[in-house]
Amino acid sequence: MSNITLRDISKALNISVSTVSRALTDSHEIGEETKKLVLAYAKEHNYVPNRMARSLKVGKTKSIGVVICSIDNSFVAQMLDGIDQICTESGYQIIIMQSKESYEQEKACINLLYASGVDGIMISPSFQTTDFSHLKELQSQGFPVVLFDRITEELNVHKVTANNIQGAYQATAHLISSGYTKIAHLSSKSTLAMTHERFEGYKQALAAHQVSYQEELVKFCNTSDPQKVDENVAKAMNELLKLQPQAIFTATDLLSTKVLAYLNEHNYSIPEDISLIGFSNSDLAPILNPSLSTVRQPSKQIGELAAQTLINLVKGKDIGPAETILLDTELQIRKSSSR
Amino acid sequence: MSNITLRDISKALNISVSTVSRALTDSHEIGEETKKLVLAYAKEHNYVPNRMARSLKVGKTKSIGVVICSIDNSFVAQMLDGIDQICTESGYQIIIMQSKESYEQEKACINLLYASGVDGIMISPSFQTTDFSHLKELQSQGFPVVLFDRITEELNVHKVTANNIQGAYQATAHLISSGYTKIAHLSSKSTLAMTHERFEGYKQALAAHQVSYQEELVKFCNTSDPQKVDENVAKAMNELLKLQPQAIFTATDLLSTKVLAYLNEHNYSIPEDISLIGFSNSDLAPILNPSLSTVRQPSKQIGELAAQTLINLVKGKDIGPAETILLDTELQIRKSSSR
DNA sequence: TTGTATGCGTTATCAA
DNA sequence: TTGATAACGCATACAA
Repeated sequence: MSNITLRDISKALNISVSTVSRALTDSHEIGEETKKLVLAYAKEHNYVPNRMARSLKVGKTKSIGVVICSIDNSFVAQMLDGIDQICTESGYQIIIMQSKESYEQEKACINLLYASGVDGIMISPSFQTTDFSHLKELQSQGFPVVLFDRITEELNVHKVTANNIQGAYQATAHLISSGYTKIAHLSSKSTLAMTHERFEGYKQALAAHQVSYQEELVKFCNTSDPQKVDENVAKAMNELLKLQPQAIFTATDLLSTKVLAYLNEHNYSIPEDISLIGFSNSDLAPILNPSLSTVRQPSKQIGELAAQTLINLVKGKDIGPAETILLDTELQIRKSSSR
Repeated sequence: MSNITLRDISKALNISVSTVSRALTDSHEIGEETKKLVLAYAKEHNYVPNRMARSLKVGKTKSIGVVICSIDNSFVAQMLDGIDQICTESGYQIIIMQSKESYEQEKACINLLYASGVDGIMISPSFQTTDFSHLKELQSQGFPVVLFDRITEELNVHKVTANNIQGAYQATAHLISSGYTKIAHLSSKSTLAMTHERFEGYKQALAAHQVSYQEELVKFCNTSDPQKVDENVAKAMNELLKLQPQAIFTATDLLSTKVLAYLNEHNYSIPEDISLIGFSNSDLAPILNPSLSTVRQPSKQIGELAAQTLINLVKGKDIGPAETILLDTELQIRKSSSR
């Protein structure tokens, strides 16, 4: 409650407030004796600087905003874990806000974060977002912004994400090398680079192995509305299964488990009737039914690097022009894709 | 960046700062005309009040601290989702900090949150925590504190959690009614009420169905250290399996999936060789191998209620003496416990 | 090396 | 109804 202030210390020690302030910030223009005196008193009465006052004065809050689609998503949670670790180490507080895959809500988050004075913002945009002007505006003002996981060409800022083309290529190539040629691709509908790149990786793998690309085996499914996602997945799967693909490559965490559930419900044997591999970072992949072959992203590392980049930016370090950091994905073969 | 301030408005409109302030806070002592004028100008230049300045002045930050073991845990993430929803609606920002099941880190979180001026703290203590003096101190100062999910008798504050006795009873009774009598109980080691209550529910169900309680079928396993948790689970399971129990009731999310993984690895057929039921809130329970019977907690609701309670407390509403809200658990029978 | 004075943006108290 | 002024706690330019 009643925290002790600089004035309290200054009165008790009979020195001026500014001297106390200097002693506490370890200024060079301060006598050794007084410094010790102040430090001792401060520690004894466990003085903690008032964050609000300091922020108001300095114009920095030592806090950064993090916008993600949903906290209730193991992949996101893993990234947040990485972000939190770096920020805690650097003395930055994070304010996490969820867009819930809604463009409107995403804008609201940005506004709220900005208004509350965060020093920078890192964001993984919603699948709904096609217009990035709310972020462009920040960027044009020189406000520190970093994109992570979900990135877009639209913005010229620092970006950290997994190598989606590589991951999709690995998955598709693995299916091909297992003898499948009729491979479906199911992805989340969005204009984000992710969707396009994973599709690209899929196509590149097909081409590289002389497997003909069939447009009808590719579906982009709206996964933004949690109420309708099951319905949408069911619809896409229904259409896809009519074509009797030998294998499916699902391009997002959500789709991978949803599709697995769908196939189980409809009594498909995996991998006998149909093979499955998908992007997923769930720790439960090995104990799914069947154990799920996955493309795993370095989620925690994505969070760490993005956070470090943003903090450097916030601190005004010259880290050069905006660049995109691409991290390697890891293929984990399990039963769902084994012949 | 350069946000517009009250002074900017006052200058532009040639009225005093205090009038502008009053207009914006919709004070009763303000003329309709000027109010409209100010509001219009503020909206046009999208004025946003400086949170720091207001906080400094008012002594409240409109932010609350949330301490949890780890954000990378689906049950926790679901609770956070509920917390976030309520807080967003009420205009409160949350600052999430992770204890990582470490007592020391938990104390550090509390100190940091307190120092950063949060208006209240809600916490789900670590399994390591046995000494609650860091929280008692806050409480004794009249600082708003709410315990959620993991509670303790040691603190006389508002608490929100699931009905653990009920959940454990349901799970155990279900196993008994399926014909099992040799039922093991594996739980996380802690002095928190949760551990004791789930054990209690287990024993009550045994007693109510005239099944004799066997001490050696109960193990409390240290799950605090992520490095050693697999090792500890393996050790406990190894000892337990020697006794050839017919079924296992695991008392935490972590243990439920760890045990499932362990049994799969060691080629036990579930439920043929051994039945399994456990507390878990994973959405993937239905597609685990085999689908996992669970006691599901109303995670989101726990978060919502706890957040609402804390906000009421922070706002100074008289919500009466500290009480404990117990929410019903839900039994979900799946293959892992089916005869 | 230390002290004095000012201001960050807001709200609240007092006068007008 | 409005305006002038002080204060929240801190950091800093300037004076001593």
